[in-house]
Amino acid sequence: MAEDHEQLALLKQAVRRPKVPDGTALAPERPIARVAVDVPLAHLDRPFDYLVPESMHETAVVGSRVVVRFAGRQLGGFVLERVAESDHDGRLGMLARAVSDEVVLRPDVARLVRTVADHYAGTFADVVRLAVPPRHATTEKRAGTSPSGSVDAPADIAGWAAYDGGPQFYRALASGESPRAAWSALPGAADGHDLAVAVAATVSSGRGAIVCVPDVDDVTRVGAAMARMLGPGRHVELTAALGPSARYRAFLRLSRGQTRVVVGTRAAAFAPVHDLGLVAIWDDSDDLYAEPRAPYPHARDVLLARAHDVGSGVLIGGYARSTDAQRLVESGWCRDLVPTLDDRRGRWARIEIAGTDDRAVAADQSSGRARLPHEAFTLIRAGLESGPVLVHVPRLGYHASLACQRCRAPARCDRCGGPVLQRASDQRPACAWCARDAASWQCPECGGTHLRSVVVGDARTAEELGRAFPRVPVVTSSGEHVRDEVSGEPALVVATPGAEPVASSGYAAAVLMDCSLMLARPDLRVAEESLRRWLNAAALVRAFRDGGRVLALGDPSLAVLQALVRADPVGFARRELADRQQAHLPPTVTLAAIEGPLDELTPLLDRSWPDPSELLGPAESEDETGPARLIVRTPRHLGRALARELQALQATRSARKLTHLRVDVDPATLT
DNA sequence: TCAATCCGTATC
DNA sequence: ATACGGATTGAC
Repeated sequence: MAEDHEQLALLKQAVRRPKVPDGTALAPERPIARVAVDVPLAHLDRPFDYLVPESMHETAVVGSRVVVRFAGRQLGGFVLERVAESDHDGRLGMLARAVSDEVVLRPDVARLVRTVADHYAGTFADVVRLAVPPRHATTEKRAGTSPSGSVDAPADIAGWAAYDGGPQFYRALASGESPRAAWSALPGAADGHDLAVAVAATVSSGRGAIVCVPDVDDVTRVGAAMARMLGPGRHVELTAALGPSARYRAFLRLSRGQTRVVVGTRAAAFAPVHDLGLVAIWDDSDDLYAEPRAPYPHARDVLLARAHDVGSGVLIGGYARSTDAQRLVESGWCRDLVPTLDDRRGRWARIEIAGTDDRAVAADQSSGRARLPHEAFTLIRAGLESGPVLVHVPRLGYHASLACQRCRAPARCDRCGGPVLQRASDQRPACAWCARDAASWQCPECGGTHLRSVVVGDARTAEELGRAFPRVPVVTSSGEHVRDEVSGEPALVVATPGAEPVASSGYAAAVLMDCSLMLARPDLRVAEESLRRWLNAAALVRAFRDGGRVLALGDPSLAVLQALVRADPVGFARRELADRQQAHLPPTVTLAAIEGPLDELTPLLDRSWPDPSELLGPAESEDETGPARLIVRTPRHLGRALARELQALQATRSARKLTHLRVDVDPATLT
């Protein structure tokens, strides 16, 4: 009976076995490879079936690299599946070459790549380039080793006890559960210790973890904490700076299961970690997490898609709380990990505001002199008695935007909420998104009807301070010249956001210069982003209980500065999210920006966008030489429908050889 | 009547 | 993107 069955099965296979063009023998089982071919064309973004010759049966395994002949060209690809039959009607081609049997694209990662491509209206080929590094053959031939023994759950979890629900979160990870949390971290957490404890708990339960941090220096710092916690050989570090061989070696250690923990920059979000138990991301609204290559995925969203798919734990941490993370908390998907009140008060520095007088600022700007209120001088002088003092200055070169003449609130378009800009001195102020003329603009805050341009001043701060404190060394850190660390000796450290050196025993004090200027940038997320930068700077200052003090120079009535004073990123995110909801702005809606020539964008207004959708523009670019932009926004539950429509648009355009349009779904910044 | 060329369509 | 096929054109 069983024999009959087998014979029948064999007979069936023989009948269904596809016609072979020449007499080449086919693989004995599953002789069809479903291949993701590396074609850049949007309308060809689907798998193609190829015959597997017997000689490649053992090599062209699922997840391996192959070379195929496609439309006359030899192209690379990945085997997504091996199947017994094809549903393709036409004649199948043979695999041209099986590159190696190394599994570099596991089905779970392939699924993630597809999900990310679909979410961002991009192609599989574009996304898989971000997920799988280029092959390095000599590295591949070397075998690596796995560390022996197991990792115990750390005993000292005092760090997590500072947060309500922290110990529970830790215990859940250690016992093999998959808790999800948005973590409002206390100063010092950027050293990676608490992250390492959470990872060690995950590893002790027999699972792996991914930790994403913004840049290479963070990888080094958090990687060091990880090594201290887990021991040697237990984690790999993955950054673009590694070079092809080292990068591929780290990737292979993970895909071969020799190491289960990765600390890396945005590309690590795709890392082939085995038995993923936790995905963690530090400072998730840092713009370095936005991939600059199409389709511009954000590492946070990649990790979240992955956690959703495999059911892993999630930890979104940072000094600031992104509105994106806050949305997840308020939807109930993530729990909220916030410091106990005592710890919040005691471990942040004492933060205060010195109001800047508008008239004085105007006078100073025209005379080109830096303005330091009396309180700032006093604070700096006192701070220098006991250590270095950080002077935080906004970066140069922001575009000027418009604000209310009376109350200085940034001007937003009264139709769509976009920023109001004046593109050139001879042009009328208009919305940068929908091009609505701002002639009839009225300030929703104070009712004012006059606009003023916010002139961005420059940072002569270092020079000025040097003169004011002649015997104190002045250290600068910004742009190209970033200093990682300073000693505990008294010094004035002038730094731009993101370039602040860490002080070995904390800064005695910090002055945050030009807070109003930072808020004058025309980006949709300015307030959120500014608070993030200020909190990151304030976190480098000693705790309140150790005498640490921060002085922010700006308008004390601004909600964002009040949140800074209270060290309350969560309260601010909650309020900001509510405001975005009111104004139909991300992340409470899905928004896509389409860029290209104006006459290509105008016809798009008539496409069948999801209902309801709002179309803003098309608007010419600021300098009129760049591409125009059309913005589409739709409720979040229609986000996928919007992405599908955009994919269809790209597909027909690529099939008809029309000019390329840049499509950015959920752009990280929007000017 | 046959070849060179153009356009449209499929690419396993 | 190529590449192929069917239609179209032009010269013998």
